[in-house]
Amino acid sequence: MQIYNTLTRRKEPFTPLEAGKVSMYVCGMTVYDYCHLGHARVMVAFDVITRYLRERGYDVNYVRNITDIDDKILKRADENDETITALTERMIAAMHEDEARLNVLPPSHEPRATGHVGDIIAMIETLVEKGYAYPADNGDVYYRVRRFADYGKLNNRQLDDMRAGARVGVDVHKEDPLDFVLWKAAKPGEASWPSPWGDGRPGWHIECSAMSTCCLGETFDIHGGGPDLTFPHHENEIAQSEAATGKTYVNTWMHAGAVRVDQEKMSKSLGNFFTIREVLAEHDPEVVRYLLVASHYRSAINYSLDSLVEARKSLTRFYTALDGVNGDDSAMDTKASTAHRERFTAAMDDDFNTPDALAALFDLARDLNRAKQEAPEKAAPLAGELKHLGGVLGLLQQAPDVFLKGTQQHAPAISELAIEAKIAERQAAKANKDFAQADAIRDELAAQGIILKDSREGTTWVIESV
RNA sequence: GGCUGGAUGGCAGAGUGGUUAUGCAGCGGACUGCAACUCCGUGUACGCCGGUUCGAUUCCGACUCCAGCCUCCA
Repeated sequence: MQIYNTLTRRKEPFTPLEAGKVSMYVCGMTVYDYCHLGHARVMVAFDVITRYLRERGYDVNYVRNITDIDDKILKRADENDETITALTERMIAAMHEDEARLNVLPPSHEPRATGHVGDIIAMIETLVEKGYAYPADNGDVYYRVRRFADYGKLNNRQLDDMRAGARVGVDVHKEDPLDFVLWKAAKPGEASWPSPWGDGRPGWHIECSAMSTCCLGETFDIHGGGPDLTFPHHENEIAQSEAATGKTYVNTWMHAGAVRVDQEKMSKSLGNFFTIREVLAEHDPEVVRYLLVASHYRSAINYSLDSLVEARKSLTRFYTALDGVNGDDSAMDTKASTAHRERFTAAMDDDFNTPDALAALFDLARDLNRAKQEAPEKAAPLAGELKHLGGVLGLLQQAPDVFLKGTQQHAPAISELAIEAKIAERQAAKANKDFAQADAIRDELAAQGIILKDSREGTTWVIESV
């Protein structure tokens, strides 16, 4: 199995520190607002990675933090006239709800910054003792970037090439414009914790260093995050942790690709973002998840209504194949049809190539369709395998009928009972050879997005993929 | 200006030094009262210019364009 490492910029064979176990940390959310599709991308990418590693037999310890103290949180709580805790608890609950709907498994641990202030202070003290950090006269504590020789290694950047302060005012309290804050002195009335440098709160970067070390140790296997975190956040984490421990912080750095809208990055600062909940209000969550899994986790994807329609069509193909076959994991023949499973595994082993893995599943679906026509006794094992492998990607776990007839958001405008009545009416017309009437009924339903399918067993319906 | 990525058939999207990605859409056929679904068949796509090679979309170099990071952002 090989994984692309952002640090070395190439794929490397993956060997965890401890055989059979994987320690993974992913930078989570700052909970001041609802999660958007960029967050969904990261959630789903590392969910698929976790599911696949577990499928491969690894015991995965997946830690994803929550930043629940931050400037933006203070500001938003103030604007909303609610307490910081009320705001963060509300957003954390919303995040968990969004994740669950996208079929993202909860991480093994979700440490919160406010629960680790002691660890954070201890790490800053170590950095001060070792000369990598200094308290300034305004009560802040800063990291002395030029003291860390490897600074810039993750982003292949030379300190002297950086335009520090070029786009942001230089803080007069810093020794060097590149230095970043580890501890922020509290302003009057702000939430704060006592520290050797006075009351204050942690800087963003040190939270992740402290929480990851606390949960996973000084060196761990995988560290992941969004595409915009490589600099400065992850560079700073390396500087903090490696300076504090003298050890390699992370073996494999993984970063998800961006979500774009109209070829521009979707982000809060650009204001062009879609929240997960507003998208799920109109689309089946599995369709959204499929859209995210249908591209490689490292490539940028462009979000659009068309891409959602395509995603639904693809899932419709899978669910149509599964429909009417009693296939679950127990039906899967563990010996037969290994070709599909081998191809799936080879694809996923190659840096989690989900598009290629899906191609294997489409071939499997075709075999399943053939079996349904030609050798029905072979259908169940194939369906079982399709459902099992789909499950590794967090897909295909709904009842086919439920997906095809449309769930909540996608439900047809008329009731199932009314549809059944129309079908019966058409059946009668067909029996009388009144095909004009039968076709009229079919067209009437089609106009409402309901597609009829006649077969020897009778007529069924599905909703149109739009 | 520095650093990362990317440019694949109508669209989406993998991949490869010489042989099929895959899905959607299109076209032909089977099935069907007609359809839908399904199945079978069907596309000399690889930004531009050089180089290496028996052979390059795939390797190397230049160029053009796109995106991201260098500021809080997943």
